[in-house]
Amino acid sequence: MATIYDVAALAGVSPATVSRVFNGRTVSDDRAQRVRDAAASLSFTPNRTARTLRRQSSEVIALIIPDIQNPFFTALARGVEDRAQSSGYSVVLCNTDDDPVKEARYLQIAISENMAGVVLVPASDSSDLSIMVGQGRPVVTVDRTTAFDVDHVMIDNRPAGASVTGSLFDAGYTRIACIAGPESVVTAIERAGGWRETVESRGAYDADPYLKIANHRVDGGRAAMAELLDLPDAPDAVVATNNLMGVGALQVLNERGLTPPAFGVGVIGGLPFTTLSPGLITLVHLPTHDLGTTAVSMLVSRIDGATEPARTVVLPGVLTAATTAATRDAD
Amino acid sequence: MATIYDVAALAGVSPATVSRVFNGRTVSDDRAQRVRDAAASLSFTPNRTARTLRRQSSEVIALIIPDIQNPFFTALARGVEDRAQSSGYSVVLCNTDDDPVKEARYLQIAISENMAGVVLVPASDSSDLSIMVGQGRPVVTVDRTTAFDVDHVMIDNRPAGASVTGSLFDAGYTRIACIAGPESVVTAIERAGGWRETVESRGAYDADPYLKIANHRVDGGRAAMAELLDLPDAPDAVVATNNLMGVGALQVLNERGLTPPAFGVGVIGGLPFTTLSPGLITLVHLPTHDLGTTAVSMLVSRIDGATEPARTVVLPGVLTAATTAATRDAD
DNA sequence: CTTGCGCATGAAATCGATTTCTGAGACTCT
DNA sequence: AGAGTCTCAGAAATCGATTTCATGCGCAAG
Repeated sequence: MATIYDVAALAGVSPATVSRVFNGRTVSDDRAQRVRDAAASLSFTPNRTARTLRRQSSEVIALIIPDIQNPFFTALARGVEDRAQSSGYSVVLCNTDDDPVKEARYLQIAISENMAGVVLVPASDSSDLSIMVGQGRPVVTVDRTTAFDVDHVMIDNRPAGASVTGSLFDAGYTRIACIAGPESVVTAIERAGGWRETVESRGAYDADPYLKIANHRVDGGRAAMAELLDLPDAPDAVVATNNLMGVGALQVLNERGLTPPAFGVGVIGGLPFTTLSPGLITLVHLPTHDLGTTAVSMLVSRIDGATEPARTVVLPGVLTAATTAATRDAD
Repeated sequence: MATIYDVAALAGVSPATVSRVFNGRTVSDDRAQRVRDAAASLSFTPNRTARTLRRQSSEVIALIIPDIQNPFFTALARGVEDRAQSSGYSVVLCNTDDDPVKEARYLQIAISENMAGVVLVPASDSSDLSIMVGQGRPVVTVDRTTAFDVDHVMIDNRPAGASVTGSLFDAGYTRIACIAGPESVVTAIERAGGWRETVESRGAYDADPYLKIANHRVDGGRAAMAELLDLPDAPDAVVATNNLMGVGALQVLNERGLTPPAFGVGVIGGLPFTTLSPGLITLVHLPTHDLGTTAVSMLVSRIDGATEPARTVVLPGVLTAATTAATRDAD
């Protein structure tokens, strides 16, 4: 691989001049041209490792997410990548499996690789960002909060839970259950809170028995749905607080012959790769791509030196009511 | 951030000794202990950028894939990550959107970041690996081949296409179509080849009109399925050569009231997050995770200096015939 | 005509680790 | 006892870029 010294020798200038040509400093036209020609003929590209060592900051940002197989996070990753790309950054994707130990390790690596910054979906509300904050490395958290005072981008969770529940009541369902994520994840608590307040104001039943806590994956949704259907007073509709649990719930309902609209289903998040007819499910579409682009925009402004106090940006979900649910009234 | 010099000063030794302690060279017990204590009290972690610059190789491998939102590739990524992790490597995930320009850029970055190696799912059969090969940087291609003589891990594609087609014939379908990926992707050609040879040996019709070429995404599957259903002699079954096109085909079938087993569906690849009853679809499960772990194993052995000629590892898919298809005979 | 400023440029320091080189001391073997 | 061999540890070179410092030149102002 050609180095800056090779280019300098071929162009008959000093390495400093070569560096200046590529970093927009003042160099006379003829020399600049000689350098560019030499660089081209050697197909020179600067060694990023050396640059990073000297500059103390690379052009890489880390995106740390809990589950690379969850389409919500891959869509987020797309947003992050698109925006990062356009600002000249590469993205390193790290998967924590919701494990705080793995998360801590990746944060450590981000530091020791001199990465420019981190976009983090925290594994839990007790994630430790002190390493980053102590180093003054920019961090933006996404979707879930931590105890640290850093920039944050989130969904308007409580209204999302409330609106999907309200929509199911509107469609005529009377006993609406909820499958929520683990209590260590704020997002899940808030969405379930939206469900609860709607049930308490519009439902004629006690909400408590109809709230099931599950992990955020398909199997969690399956288990919770099965439990709900086995209740003495089984619900006639369910709200899942994330996409994969929604899939799990639908699988169990399908196995028991209870497909929508016979049984109402609301999901917060998109249903990835569904083969169901559109309009059977009430959905709150989440602005995953925007979540990613917004996070990177905030991160880049910090990298560029912004010093204002930590900001929180809240993005709304968009409700799509099931169109076929109304036919239920005809039953 | 504490450096090796800080640790050396605190422990009263030279930086070289500190380095030796962390790299398993011979250091006397008392000094080693002093260094370890000093490192712990300063919470020292070696700067990976400096290490990479000196060693000319980082502990990072790049995984370059065409579509981060396709579950096939995220499952592959899991395999890659798991195996890399256990060998002490981090994984950088790069998304090409099947764009050779983006791919070339990422390969360039891999070089200039001194990455240890690359696991690549080529965007097309004309991907240019000369930069990597010229530098002597290890590359393993996965799933799709290139013109370069490098290690390769692939699926046994032709038998996959043949077995799923055969299974649909066995179930009683008589006119089986195929939705295949673009011709620039060898995988798609081979799988479609398996379908064709089976049709030619067992079917009583001309295969040509029943082969549709689509992109590898859901919308491609939808368009192709719609075209197939509009044929004068419409098929009664279809084989999709990848997962997402299978989803698209199922969506269209569902919209037209043609759900399996009324219409036979075979898919090469898993159906991610499906809410369909299991056993309705004939599937060839692909060993995605193994694909990833195998690729990294091969890559790591190259990084460690293996010099034997390029190897190709072929992993088989596993057929799961639709269990309910047989009931069709009773119609 | 001289002082001074600015600009282009090269020499050299720097980032933080690893690794080679070198020397000091301990030990073995004859 | 002297030569040869090992082991351990520090000094210094090294990786390849960026950036500070120093210098020489040209041009303008006094």
